[in-house]
Amino acid sequence: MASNGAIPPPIPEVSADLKFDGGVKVGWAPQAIHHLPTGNPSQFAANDGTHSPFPARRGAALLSGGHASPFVVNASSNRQTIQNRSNAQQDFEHARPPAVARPPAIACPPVVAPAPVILTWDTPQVGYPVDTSTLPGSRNGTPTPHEALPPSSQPISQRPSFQMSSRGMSLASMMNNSQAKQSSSAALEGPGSWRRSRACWSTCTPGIGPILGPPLPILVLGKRELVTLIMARMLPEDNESDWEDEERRPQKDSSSVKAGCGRQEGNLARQANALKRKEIMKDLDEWREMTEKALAAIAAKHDYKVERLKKLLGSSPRLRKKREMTDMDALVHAKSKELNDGLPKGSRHKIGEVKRRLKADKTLMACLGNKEKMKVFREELEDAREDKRSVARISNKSVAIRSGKLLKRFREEFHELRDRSTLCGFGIFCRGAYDSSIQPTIIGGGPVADFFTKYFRKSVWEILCLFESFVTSYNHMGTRPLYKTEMVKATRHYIVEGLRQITGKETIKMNYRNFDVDIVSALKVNISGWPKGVEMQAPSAIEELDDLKAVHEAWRTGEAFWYKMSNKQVAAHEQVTADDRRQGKQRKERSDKGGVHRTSTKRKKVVEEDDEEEEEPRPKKKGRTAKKVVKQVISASVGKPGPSKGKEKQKSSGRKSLKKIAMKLQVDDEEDTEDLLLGEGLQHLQYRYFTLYIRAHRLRTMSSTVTSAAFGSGKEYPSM
DNA sequence: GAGCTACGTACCTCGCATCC
DNA sequence: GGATGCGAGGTACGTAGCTC
Repeated sequence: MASNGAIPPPIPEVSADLKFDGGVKVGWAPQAIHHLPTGNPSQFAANDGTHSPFPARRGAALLSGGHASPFVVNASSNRQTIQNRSNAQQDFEHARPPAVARPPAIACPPVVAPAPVILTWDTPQVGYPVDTSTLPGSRNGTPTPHEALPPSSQPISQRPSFQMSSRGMSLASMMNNSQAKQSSSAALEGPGSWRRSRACWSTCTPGIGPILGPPLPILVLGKRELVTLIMARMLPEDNESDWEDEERRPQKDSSSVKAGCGRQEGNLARQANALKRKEIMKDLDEWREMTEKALAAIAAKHDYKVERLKKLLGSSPRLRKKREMTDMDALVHAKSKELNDGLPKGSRHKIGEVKRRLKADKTLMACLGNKEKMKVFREELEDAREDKRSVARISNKSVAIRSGKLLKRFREEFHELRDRSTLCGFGIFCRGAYDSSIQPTIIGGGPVADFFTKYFRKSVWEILCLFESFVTSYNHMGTRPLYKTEMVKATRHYIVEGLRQITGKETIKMNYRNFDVDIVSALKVNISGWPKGVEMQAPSAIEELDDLKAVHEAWRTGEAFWYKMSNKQVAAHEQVTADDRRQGKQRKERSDKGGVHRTSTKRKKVVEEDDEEEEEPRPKKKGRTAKKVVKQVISASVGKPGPSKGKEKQKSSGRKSLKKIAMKLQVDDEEDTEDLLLGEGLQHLQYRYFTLYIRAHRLRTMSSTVTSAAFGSGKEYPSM
């Protein structure tokens, strides 16, 4: 089993009425191996000291031993309960990381019927049908806690070196030795190792496949451990008769031992491997035998043939090719069309009648052998199928249903692939509009949750909710005509962000006035697709609304974009702009030229993007600005600052108001709030859309920060 | 022999147009 | 803006024959 660090599927809840009912023994992964036996590993036995030929019981003994907190789950009942829910609900609930950390310890009463149980979760928590009354070491069905025995005195079947394969229900994976090794390795990590189980997200159907019989316990012994084991078993006794092959006899001379240590180790390793293979094959044979018996029992119970069960077990209808269209299908379709076309519902001929008429229709039946004619009939049926698929689906319901089906199929295909490979990945799907009823869905497998937790500090479901909020609000507001100020800001954002991305300089500023020199020549980047007929200038400087719309649309659609220039292009550009440079562009004369500074104290420098773009000086007297309007709105909504007590108090009150807004909206500071309020013109929007926009803004900020962090800026994403 | 595909009908839900 | 009727599209179920 792959050890991929995935967050496991949630632990199925155990309701009171499900406990101890035809139960399934469940245990937590035991601790790492501490001791190796000095006996023959093939004689690993139950804790009563007798050899047990049934690996399930050995494993079960371990599971029932009370190393951690065993509990019992009626998997079949639980599965039924689960499947009664809607698929989407299952998706949402089952893919959610488990809220309950660990099930409570429950004593194991006797379970009588070890009937095969269809298991639904591929995690080590879910165990296998166990008849505890037959468990070694159990008295009257009550397992004996083997903590009473010191580890060295415990039979190895109860030691942590035995671990049920957490992938036990998959035949293919059971046969896969490497996966079993990984599974066992994961088991060695202790109770937390289940985090590394091969968990899949969005398990709509929480089962991977039925298990027909107890799984094979995997002996967790590494090569080195086996070498140690063999050396411990053989070398001290130095039984001459054990070494039939003289070449393999260990050297007694100490110098020779040192010299031949490598060879000796190699020999021992080969022996260890051979021994291990032998053990594995033996266990596999045992498991196969038990599986055959279990299959026979199920076949008898359900009146199925064993071959049929094997097909069910090993095949996936999802991946099976669809049945090809037959000539008869095409003819039936043609006959039905001929008979029923135009007839109202209720008076159409049923399928039996259609087929009888078809059989009697010698003309149509004569077409069966004619490839050319049948091709026409087949095309007609294919067209009809296509029409059926592509018929206008205008209702939200039909779209939601179709989406659900497609996603379900996608999920099944993904899980099928996931089961058979190490494929990792995820997909997040949600509605794109408020009035849609499409269920949010996450499809994926692998360490997806860990990834989101590490880099976003959010669960996948929180990300999905954020994404849905973002998409719905974005789609809603994106269709709204923008005010000119909004369009200016959006266009400026496109341009500046594009420049920053292509240059990799986060603080670089756009310079329209000296674009050729400061941008093109200096940075070797240029803009392509700027609308013809519109002078390249700052968006805020574009006076004509149509021109501004053209620029905005060009950047929004990607028609306008930044590109890196080749040396050739730079040289050509230099050639063109050389004349301008020689002439020397005159800096625009400042409006305050010749004036006297009012104060010698340095003004607080405020860095704003607009500074670079502004060509005109600020008006001396500020009129009724949007900023003031917004502040008034805030004051009115949050609380009026009260009677005027001087400029400082008003300023302070304004800040407090913004702080309140910031706290309410959970924005980092009031500056952000102010910027958001001002820049986006959101004072005109409903509060609902405003909050959604805030969320979207935070998501954008977070994702861009994380992206830059991932690409080496070393910036930490903000905690949200 | 199970499952797929073809067809049908009955019933339900939803969207849209119309009316008040 | 709410109530109502109609049509479209969907599911569920049934029958029959063919495929794998």
